[in-house]
Amino acid sequence: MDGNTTHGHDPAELGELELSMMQLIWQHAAEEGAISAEQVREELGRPLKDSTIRTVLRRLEEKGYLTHTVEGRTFLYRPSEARQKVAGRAVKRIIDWFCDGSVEALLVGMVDSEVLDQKELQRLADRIAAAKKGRK
Amino acid sequence: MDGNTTHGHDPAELGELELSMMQLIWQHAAEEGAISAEQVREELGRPLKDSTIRTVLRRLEEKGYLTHTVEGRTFLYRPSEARQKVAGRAVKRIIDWFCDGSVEALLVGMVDSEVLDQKELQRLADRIAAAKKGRK
DNA sequence: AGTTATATGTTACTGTGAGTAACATTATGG
DNA sequence: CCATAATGTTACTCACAGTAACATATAACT
Repeated sequence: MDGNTTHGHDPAELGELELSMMQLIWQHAAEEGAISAEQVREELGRPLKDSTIRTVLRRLEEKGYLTHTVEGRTFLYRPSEARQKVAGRAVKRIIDWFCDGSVEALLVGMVDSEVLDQKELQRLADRIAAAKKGRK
Repeated sequence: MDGNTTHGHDPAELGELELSMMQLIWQHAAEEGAISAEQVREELGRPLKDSTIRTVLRRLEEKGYLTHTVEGRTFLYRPSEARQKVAGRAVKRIIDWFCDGSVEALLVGMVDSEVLDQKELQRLADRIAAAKKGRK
């Protein structure tokens, strides 16, 4: 093997709670910006101690998913990257591992596994073209 | 949207070794069909004991990734599902987690994270359309 | 100034899963 | 009936995510 215990960061490396928190933070970032540990705890809607929340936040920061700034005494967290960007890399990994690097093969697989149906795929193709024009 | 925790197995649940073995088995399946534990060990090219290989194979079968048949005294393993199919589900999960269920958002993210560039995306759109016709 | 409320800092226990493998058992071919 | 080649059983270890207690610092209130 390689002696590489410290990967860069990869979405698959997130546990359930970490993921929930990231989703919350991404959402919050889109609407109101940075978020404090207390806010995370409240919005999470799970009976967790604040030390738990803060531990997870710290770990997420160590993993590179979050950054924080200090406001008064309070840490305000925000995502390091847009979630779609993270998603993109995650999917790339999957494509490399399961589809020999072919995006096309992936889409075929998505149809096969009924993640995507033919009609949707068709519409998607159109919208991709449209989006491409729009973002050009 | 999806409702509940339908099933037990998810690609993210695979470790490094498990993944390597699955890749090998998928490849082998495409070329020559089922594979024995010994063959896996040889082809893996890693200094692992056969008991290790067999333990992992068993676990992969428990997780639903493999099935085996018996040939004489020998277990012959083969994938339960095509790898693209597994990949499709894996990607669905990512889309749900990171992109609010939107495949389109995912593709945008892939462009943002430079997994896919605009030109490739364009060609992809065309090929999807073509593939769709072909598979209809 | 002293106390309180509110932050963060530090440390750690626990369970699970993956990697790894030794040792036991069974059946087969000579 | 023995050696060989399979599988079956069991288990140790490590890393990591979930969880949290306890310690410390500091702004704020009286």
